[in-house]
Order: sequence, then structure tokens, then C-alpha cells
Amino acid sequence: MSQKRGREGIRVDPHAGGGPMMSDNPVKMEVPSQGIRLEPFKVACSNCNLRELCLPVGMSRDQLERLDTMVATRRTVARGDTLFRVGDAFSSLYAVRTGFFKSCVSSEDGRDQVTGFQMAGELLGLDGIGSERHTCDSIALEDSQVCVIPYQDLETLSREFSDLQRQFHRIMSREIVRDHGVMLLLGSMRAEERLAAFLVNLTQRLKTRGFSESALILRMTREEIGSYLGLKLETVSRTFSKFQDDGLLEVKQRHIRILDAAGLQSLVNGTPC
Amino acid sequence: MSQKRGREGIRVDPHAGGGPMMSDNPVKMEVPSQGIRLEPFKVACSNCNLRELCLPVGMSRDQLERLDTMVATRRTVARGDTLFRVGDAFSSLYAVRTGFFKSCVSSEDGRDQVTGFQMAGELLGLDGIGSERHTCDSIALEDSQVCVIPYQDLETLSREFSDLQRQFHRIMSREIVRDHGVMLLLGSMRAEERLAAFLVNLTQRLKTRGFSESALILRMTREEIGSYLGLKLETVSRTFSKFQDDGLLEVKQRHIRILDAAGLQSLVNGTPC
DNA sequence: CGCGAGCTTGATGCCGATCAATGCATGTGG
DNA sequence: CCACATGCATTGATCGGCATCAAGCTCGCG
Repeated sequence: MSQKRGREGIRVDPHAGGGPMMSDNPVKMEVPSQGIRLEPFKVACSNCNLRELCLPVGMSRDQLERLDTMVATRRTVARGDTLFRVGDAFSSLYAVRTGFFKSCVSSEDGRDQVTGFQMAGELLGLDGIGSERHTCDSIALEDSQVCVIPYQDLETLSREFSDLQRQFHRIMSREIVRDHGVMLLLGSMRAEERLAAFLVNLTQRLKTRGFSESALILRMTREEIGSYLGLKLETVSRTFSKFQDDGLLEVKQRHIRILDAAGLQSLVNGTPC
Repeated sequence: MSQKRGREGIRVDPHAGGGPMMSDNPVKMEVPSQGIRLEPFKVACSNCNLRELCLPVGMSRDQLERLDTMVATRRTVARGDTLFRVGDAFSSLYAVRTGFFKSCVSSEDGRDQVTGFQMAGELLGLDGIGSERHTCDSIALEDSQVCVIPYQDLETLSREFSDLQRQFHRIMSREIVRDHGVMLLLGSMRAEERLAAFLVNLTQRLKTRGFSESALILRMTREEIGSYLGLKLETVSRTFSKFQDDGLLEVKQRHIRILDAAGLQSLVNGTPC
């Protein structure tokens, strides 16, 4: 579990300890009868180190403080537990604060499809708005924490703040664009291209969050990757092995080191041979 | 081209003439200098026969009249022309009034993927909100007409009317849910299931619009269907032929008659053999 | 009438699925 | 501490569905 992590903290594993960006921002609170104590779960967008990635992008101090009143609670989800499930009544969106999730839809006959993996700063539950019920399962792939955003409050507040409204619309639109990208992948790419695209996307998102872009720990199984990419787990495994043979990656179970980022990138676009 | 169409108008081809629901609602307008004339292009959500399918769902008389001020123009798009293209600046959404569109994304190396087909009442352009630029091409598959919805105005008005806000959010959310369904299809279904799902979906949407659910005219080529379903055109063609041999369909080029809707449906779910 | 875009159908081959066995890491109880 | 169980990953052998390549066919249209 222990990862090389220098004093400056290029991090591979968020659980290895609090880096400068991912610390939980414990806040000292005055509690009359007990003096000062540490309150690790103070919910506050205004203090959140993810606010540049999440719903509050581009909002003013004032607006952030109003957001704090809306996003009043957090929820902890243990690894393997569901945040919500198909058919659950929809009432809130969730912003991932720490941890990692997968979203799955399934067909009548039990086949299921991972539709996405979500990490810190990303919004979960958008699927529920249309029908007042969730249409997919959201499952924590590691112990996680989310901020609860009551949808009614979000509606109300975004009628007041056009910045919030706009950012929310942007997030939904980008989800649609992302989905279109996955369709392109599923509809027209071959196994190697799919896995390469997946890895490039993952490292990019991790980099945005201050993690290393050359080493990562997969939070999901080969089967989950396969489900997302429309492949069987054996194919995912074989493709990892091939990438290793080709000198693109070093693969040790879920620990991946990227040795040739350009080579990987070139697989995604059409620069083969 | 001529289709059986009774007086009550179970319609197969919207171009065969105006049924009760699809008529263009010409409005008599007072024009001072000329007396009464026919104005076929009066833009008005309040009169539109698609208002139960489109953005104005559930809105009051007052609100509809405000909507009329927002949706002030229409645009005609000839078959084969693009409504917008990847990279175009985003300024408006478009509601399909008549006709049929496809949306395509493409990868660096030129492969492209049809991400959806849109018909009357459906909203186009949602992809552009996130980045202020369109991320896909939208191409008319037949002569079409769209209502132009300036996005700024929609934002403004939906801050005022929570019903409009809510309906807009619903539409975006449903697009996300639809995309997840396509991912499931692309990631886990076989050719026959894909084509069956496609046909079931298409007929359902046509039925909602007052068309026959047992006969339809495809507005897209085999290649476009294949692109949408992640198959080659030959496979689409063979699968159509197989469905015909199995007595599920009658296929004559783009004219499809559904002979065994239940059988088709059972292919979509997992009730094979 | 003849052209061309789109559709159908056949023959063949390949990519990834499937089936099966082994390897590896972690955890548990004796 | 070892024996064993369990879950996940790797690797090999074989199979099958769909892609690919290659003719014809159909129909609308100039």
C-alpha cells in the first residue's frame, strides 16, 4: 500500500495521507462546554479544496456562503456499498469529496454495464432528475465521502444565481459530451484503443487533481474495466500484458506505471504502425 | 411513397400530408394594409401541437406566452445540410419541429459515430453548453424545420419560471439516461439485439407522435444505422434479412412493417430460445 | 436508358469471447 | 506460523460472431 511520495507530494494513493490539496480541512470550532475541538466533517464549499473542480466553479465569496447553507450534509459510503440504486427515489445530487465510485445500468436479463467511474469533485445522480427515480446504481469502489446536494435547493438557488445555474448546466452538458465519447469508443474502437483511451482519460483526471500522471492505482477490477469498455476481463488482462510487453506500461496487479505516455496516446488517435 | 393512410390518419410518412397532430397550424393574422392572410411560419409554442412533447411541457397559458417571445425564429434545414457542426460557436438550442436529424461525433482519425437520431419535439444542441462550442455535427436526414431557442434567453426565463427550469433539467437528464442505454447496447448486446432494440425504440417514439407502431419508413441509411449500433452496414442488412426470414418484419428497402412486435421485444430483453 | 447511391448476399478471416487451468495476494482460523 | 479459502489476475486453447472483401441487385433520377 505504501507509495513513494516525496515531500512535495506527487501522490498516487489518496489514502496514503493528506496531501496539500486533499486534506480534509479540519476546522477548529468553538464548542462552549468543551473548549476547542477538531471537527473533521465541517461541510463548507467555501473552504473546500475541490471548489475549483466541483459545482462552485467561478462563484463569488457571497455565493459560496449561500452554497454552504445548501450543501449541509455529507455522507460516508464504505467500499462496496451503494450510494443509490436503480429505482430509488431521487432527491439529491452528490458531489464526490473523497473516494471513487462506479455507475452501472443493467438490462432486464441481468447483463450490466458500467457507465462511468467518478472521482473527487464529480457529480453523481444526474440520471435521477428526469424521472424522479435513479436509473443506475452508484457503488463506492473504496471508502468514500460525498456532499449531499438537495436537488430542490439547487433548483431554488440556481434561479437566484445565474453563475450557479450556468455551472450546473455546464456539468450536465459535459456529461452528455462524455457519454458521446464513450459511444464512439464502444462503437468504433478495438480493444487496445479502448484500454489506451481509458488509461489516458484516467491519468488526465488524476493529474487535474494533483496526482501523478505516470503512476496510478486502479480502484476497479479487470471485470469492471471490461464492462465499461465493452470487453471481457480476460481481454482487458491480455491487453494490459501486451502494453507491458510493448514497453508502454509496467503492470503489477492494480499498480500501473506509464512508461510511454506518447505511445499510449498514439494508440487512442489513429496513428498506428 | 404513397402510404395507406385512413381518414383518422395513422400515418407512416409525415410528408404524406398534415395529419391532425402534425399540421403546421397556420394562423390567421391581421395585417392592417392587406387584411387577413395566411402566415404559415408564425412561431408560437402556445399554438404548437408539439408542446406536450417539447420544452413547454406542463406550462401555463401565461408561461407559454412568455415562451413565445423567447422562441422567436425558425430555421429550415434541407436534407443533407448541417444544423451545426463540431467547433461551431454555441448560442442556441434547437427544437425539431418537423423532419429528422442525426448527431455524429468523430475521432481524430476520421472514424465517426452516430450518437442519436432526433425527431419532432426533441431538443438538439445540448452538447454545446459545456464548452460554448458544439462537439458534434447535426445533420438533417430529410427536409426539416427547427425552432431556435437562444440559450441566454432560456437561462433567463428559466430563472423566472421554475416549471421551465425543471422541464429543461428533465430533458438534459433524460438525454444522459438515454446515452447510458446506448452504452449498454453497445457494450453488451449482440447484433440482433441491437437492431431489435433500435426498432422498438424508434416505433415507440413514432407512436408517441401519432404514427403507426407497426409500419415505418427509415430516414437513415444502413450505414447510419450501423454507425449508431456499432455494426457494419452489411451486418445491419443481414440482420434485417434474418428478421424477415424469421417472420418478425417485412423489409422493403427503407419501408419496414412489423409483423411480430412481441417477438421483436423478446429479442431486446433476454428471452431468447 | 443508363448511371450511381444504397442495399443484399456470399466467401473468408480475424478479433475478441469463451472455456479452462494456474498463479498471486489477502485474510482467517486452527 | 501454516493450511486453506477466497477473490482477482494471468495465460493458453479453441470457437464464433461480425468485419472484410467482393460481386450483383434495386430503385430513383437526370
